[in-house]
Amino acid sequence: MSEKIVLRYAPSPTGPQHIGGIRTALYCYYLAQQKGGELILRIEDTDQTRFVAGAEQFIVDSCNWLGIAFTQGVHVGGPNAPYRQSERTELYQKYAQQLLDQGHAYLAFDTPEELEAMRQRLEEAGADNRTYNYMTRMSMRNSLTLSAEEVQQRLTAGEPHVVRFKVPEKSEIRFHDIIRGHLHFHGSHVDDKVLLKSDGLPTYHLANVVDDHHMGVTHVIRGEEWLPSTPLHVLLYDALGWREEMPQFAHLALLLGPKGKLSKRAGDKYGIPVFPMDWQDKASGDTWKGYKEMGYLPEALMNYLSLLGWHPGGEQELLTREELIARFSLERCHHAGAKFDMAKLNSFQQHYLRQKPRETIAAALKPIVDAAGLPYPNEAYLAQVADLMRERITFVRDIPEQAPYFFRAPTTYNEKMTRKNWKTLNKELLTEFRGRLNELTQWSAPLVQDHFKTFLAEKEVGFGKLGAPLRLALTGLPSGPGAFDIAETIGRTEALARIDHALAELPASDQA
RNA sequence: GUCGCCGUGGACAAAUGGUAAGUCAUCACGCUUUCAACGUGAUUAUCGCGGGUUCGAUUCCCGUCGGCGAUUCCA
Repeated sequence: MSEKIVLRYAPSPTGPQHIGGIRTALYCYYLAQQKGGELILRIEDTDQTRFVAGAEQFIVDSCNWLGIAFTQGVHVGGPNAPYRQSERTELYQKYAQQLLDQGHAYLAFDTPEELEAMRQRLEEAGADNRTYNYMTRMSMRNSLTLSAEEVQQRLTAGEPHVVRFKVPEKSEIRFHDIIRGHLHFHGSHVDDKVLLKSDGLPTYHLANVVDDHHMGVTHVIRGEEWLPSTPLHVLLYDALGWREEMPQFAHLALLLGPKGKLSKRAGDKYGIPVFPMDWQDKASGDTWKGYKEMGYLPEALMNYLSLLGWHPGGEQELLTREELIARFSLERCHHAGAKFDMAKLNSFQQHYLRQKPRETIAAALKPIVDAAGLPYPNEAYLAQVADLMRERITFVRDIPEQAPYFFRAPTTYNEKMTRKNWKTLNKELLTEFRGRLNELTQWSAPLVQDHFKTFLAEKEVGFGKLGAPLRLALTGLPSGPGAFDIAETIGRTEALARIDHALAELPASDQA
């Protein structure tokens, strides 16, 4: 059994891709890469009523952003095309018919109202089991209770009907889950699920099993919400005669928010986006924030997301794509749901942003400052700014926010710093030092610094006496990169102008 | 209601039948002209609760509580 593994990520285009789905896709991707297997992107669009335009593209774009490479799929094609279930309906109908012919399924004509009434009846009777199965199917309107003639009659009359799976009466379903071990369920709790809907399209259960089998899928990695219906799927593999080649299952624990599951609403409330990228709901016009547009680096999200439910084993948590691929294993996946923590994600983001080349940060900075209408001489300037700021920021957009002085002279001065460091003595020192700066024929951080130190030694005063007011004059703010670096970056003319301006306009704090 | 999954410090989590790693967060100190980064250190867990097995259980068993999922002609 050293066959090539085949994995698949099979989302529904019923809305934007949830971050939890992305994590599933990531795990599939790691495994496929690690084992040199196939990774299929299959679109499960069997519910016409919930179809959302643009959702499929969003899924593809999200995966591309994170570098999740598929070997087959809607967007790349492949030997098992088509990869959209809505384009494979004949296949499902064929197997539904086969199940019908072999007595593993039957036709049902019950209306939604009748089904509701049945459930109501059972609930009122206090029945533990409210499923449509061997206990109730004989009291419903289906091809098991109706005569062959009547069934035929209804069919020719075009009466809406579905195909239901006939769950064996007494069955004990056992299967193995790679993450959770051996599991077993009683057949009495498995529904006679609808396999083919009245519109002729299959439900998830049929389509999923048929496609996984046809595409040679060896491992089904999906969310925990599928665990309860896995017994049904096992029964389906049985009935279809595919039990021998049934894929292995691995059910991932769910991703949670601060309170309960990570939903759109919870995400909104706690500031945790649930989508990888921005999404605009065309119907309502609502816009949802995504990680990409918020400025997160794909490697940061990827690294953090991977750790939510899986543990590499050692003490190292910062892992490159290659390391994630090499070390991932389903066996080390956690069973319990994991809460998403923005603070930790941010620490990863900070780490990855810090190691980006200055040019990369500058390239990301350009559109931001352009949009804000902030002036700068050229792109080399942005690179220089990026270099000075990279260790103090989490996002590129923090640069203009934290250090506006690289783009515009300060118009206001930090109050507390002014009070402490802009006294008469400070101003006098700065005034004198300002004069000395004229002596410099060249302008660079080291040159200004040398000059500064010489001056201090001469005056026999501490660094802060002059350093703080210099910073204040240059930036108006109490924190940031070294004042000399800032002076070099903004240039001689600008630096001197700012000092002059502060000296002239900002009164000493110890003067009324 | 029923079925199922899960339950280690604020969050993510490791290991183990012999009383508990690491990461993030928090705090302190160091470094630094400031901030950040970095370094060092510290605080936070009797492993949901109760019982059983055992010389000894977080680790095995049972019960219980709690969270989550499923119970849709949704996926």
